[in-house]
Amino acid sequence: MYICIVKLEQAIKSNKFKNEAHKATLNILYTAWWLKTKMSNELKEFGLTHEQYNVLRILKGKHPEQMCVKDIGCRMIEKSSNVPRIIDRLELKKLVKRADSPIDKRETVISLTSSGIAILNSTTNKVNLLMDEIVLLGEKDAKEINGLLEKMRSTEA
Amino acid sequence: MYICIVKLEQAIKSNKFKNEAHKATLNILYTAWWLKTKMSNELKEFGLTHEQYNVLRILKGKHPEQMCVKDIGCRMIEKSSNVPRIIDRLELKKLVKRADSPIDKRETVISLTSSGIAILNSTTNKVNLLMDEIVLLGEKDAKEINGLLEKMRSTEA
DNA sequence: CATTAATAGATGTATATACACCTAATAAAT
DNA sequence: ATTTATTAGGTGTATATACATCTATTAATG
Repeated sequence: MYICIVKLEQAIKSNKFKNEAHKATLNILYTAWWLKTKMSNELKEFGLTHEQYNVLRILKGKHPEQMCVKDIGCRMIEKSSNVPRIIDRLELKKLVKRADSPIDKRETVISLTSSGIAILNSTTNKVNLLMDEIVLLGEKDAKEINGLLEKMRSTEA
Repeated sequence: MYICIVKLEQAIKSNKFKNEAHKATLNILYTAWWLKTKMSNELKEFGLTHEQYNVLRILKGKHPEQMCVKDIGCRMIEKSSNVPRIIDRLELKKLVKRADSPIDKRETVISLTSSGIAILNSTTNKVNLLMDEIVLLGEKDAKEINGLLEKMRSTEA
């Protein structure tokens, strides 16, 4: 048994980077793809996509309260996700339900069904186990990454 | 003029993370989305998507040699990208051209046209300027991120 | 050599992303 | 109060992703 480190150079078969910052952007894009792929594989047996899972997780954060589509959207990792259509699919599978908002008739409010909660519990378990298994990163290193990513996203305004 | 640091907590309106490693995975996914969005905005005026740009860049690495579809695919950041269809669109815009391979009749070989090279030069310029502008990260920090991401992706085998 | 297996690329389908636009409802402004 | 602007959500289209399948070709095997 040995540890296998997959360098970016091998992953994308290139070692021509303008500088370390340029390499870092490619490394982040590649790592994100790697994470999503691993997660999606885990979700497959539950018939859920990565994004459907995200919406369910967000809804759980407020459960048993309902959430409007916009509030779900602004909690998504990918902001331009088309939430109404993701909800369409979850509704078809009867994992969430839509209702009209009593306070603002423009809003649709969404809530988890009991099947939604059930599937979320099993998947969250599996996904967390996977993450513990694949993300070989201590608390200190993880904190370091978080700080650096936020530094990277700093913008002058 | 001031520096604005956007914390993950604000970006996804949540501060419930299992641990720092879990937060790091979300931070990477969010940062990747952030980077792609910024880049796509820059590419828009050239009528290129992020992925089309990637294929062009990969082709330039070997230009004026041709590359087969598979070799392009294994250099893509997102491995499951459907290269033949991205090439379809680039071919329609006459930025690349397809030809039959003389050595292996199964292969299609792709090469940049002169318009392809021209558009790539202007876009690469703009994208590089953008990156220098938005990625506020020194050489040392960038190197640190690269090391940590590769450590994160280490897997026992 | 003939058969079988593997590979390259194309293509079909479901889902997601990115963006524009539409309608209904609410908020703001005159 | 009426008009105007904004907002929420839904929908249409082009592109991309993920995965399965098909065909032609090459490689491997008996």
